[in-house]
Amino acid sequence: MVQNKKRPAAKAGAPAEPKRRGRPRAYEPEVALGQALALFRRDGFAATSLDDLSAATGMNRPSLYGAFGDKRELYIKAYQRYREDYGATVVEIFKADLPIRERLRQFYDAALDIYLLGGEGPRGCFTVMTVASDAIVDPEIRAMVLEGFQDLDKAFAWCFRTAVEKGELPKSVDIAVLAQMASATLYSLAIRARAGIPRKQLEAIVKGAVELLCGSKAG
Amino acid sequence: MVQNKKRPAAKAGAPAEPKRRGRPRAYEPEVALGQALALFRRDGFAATSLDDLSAATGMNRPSLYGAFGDKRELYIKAYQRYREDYGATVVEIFKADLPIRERLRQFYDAALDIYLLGGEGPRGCFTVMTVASDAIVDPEIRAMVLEGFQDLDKAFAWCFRTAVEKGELPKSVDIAVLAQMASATLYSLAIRARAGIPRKQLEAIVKGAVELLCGSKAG
DNA sequence: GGGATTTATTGCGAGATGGTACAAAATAAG
DNA sequence: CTTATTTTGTACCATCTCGCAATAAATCCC
Repeated sequence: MVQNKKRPAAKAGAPAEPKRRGRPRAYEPEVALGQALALFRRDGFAATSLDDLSAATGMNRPSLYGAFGDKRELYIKAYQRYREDYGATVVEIFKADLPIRERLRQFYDAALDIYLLGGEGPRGCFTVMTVASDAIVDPEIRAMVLEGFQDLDKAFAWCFRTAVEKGELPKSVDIAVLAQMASATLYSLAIRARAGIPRKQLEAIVKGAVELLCGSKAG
Repeated sequence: MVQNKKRPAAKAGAPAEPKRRGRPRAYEPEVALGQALALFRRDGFAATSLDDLSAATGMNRPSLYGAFGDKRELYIKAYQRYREDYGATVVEIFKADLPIRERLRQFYDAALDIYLLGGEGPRGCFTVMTVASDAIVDPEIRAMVLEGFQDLDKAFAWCFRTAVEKGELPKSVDIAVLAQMASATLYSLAIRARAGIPRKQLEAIVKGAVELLCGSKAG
């Protein structure tokens, strides 16, 4: 679980740091943040201790503290990282010029990748986890997740609006309702994924949802 | 937060306990369990301490332990209590002979009552909270929530099946898909409620969902 | 090489946490 | 009244928790 300490320069494309002054860091903040995120996604805020985080990142507690602040700040930064990481994937799918059904399918498929993760077990959606935890009493955190909800609704609304404009869907559909239901489908996938329901079944849910949302006519 | 200690006999209808032997209890287990549930619903498993539970129930820790076992067992019992309590409400709505749209509306409305609770703040769905927490790694707990999901899907499927049989919905609808989407709607309500979205907006979601699920023809 | 600067490491401390031992208290049975 | 039984209340333990101070190490600038 410790960071592979590859000192010799990060990426070629990176901003080529202008040489720091003192003792060099033994960790790369971005890597550490990713490892912290993985831990938070598994156990949630309260059940993740600083010792756990320290072990997972390979940083000792004071370094953690110096780099990210206290546990709450680290959680917030990890959440922002989560959004940035997976927001990028989403944007890509939205950029592509796809029929609505295909776009939705790809979107949900990408979401399942995130929710089911690699080997260690399903993790679900970090936003949902945050809402469901005690962290939700924190106004700043609540504001962040509310923004996440709105973004998602807006993204889906955009999907359906362009589909109507392209004539894929009848003008009579209620875009706001479709968007809300598409969001609901995503939450449902997140929850069921984390509960351990296998991918095959989740994909069946996606299929059914897309049919219902777009009408069952075309493939 | 302490129990009102009303010793003189519980309810008239109760099984009239055959006189216990030793020192009488200073608490009523069912009341205490309800208070523990309220606390778990607010903060989740990890963030709820035995001291918190002790304070909320008015029982000291050894009594808590003696009555319900350790924290995990108490959580499980609280979850079962949650299901029993609100399962009853659901059954009632299902027993009534209602048109599908009205049935769904009443169902979601009852759910919102549970998710938004009385004064102190929205609590969401305890099943969703459990899935989103670290408690989900516990096989017994995971099995319980999976059972909850199945029960819900089955209940909704029954709703739509009878609606088709009564001619309220066309025979062409896919009952399984409708049930899954109805469940998804419920999860969405639970999450959004806990995130602090006001009831008006949640009711608008219900309205839209019912329209989409049942077709927008009748009211 | 000699500071200055930044980071790493050790380790502490005050308090919380889950769980339990043990004696005191309150009741029913004999 | 005495004893058996059950629960309460106090106190305790070992461990974990978060955060920080103090010191050691590694690098850059001069």
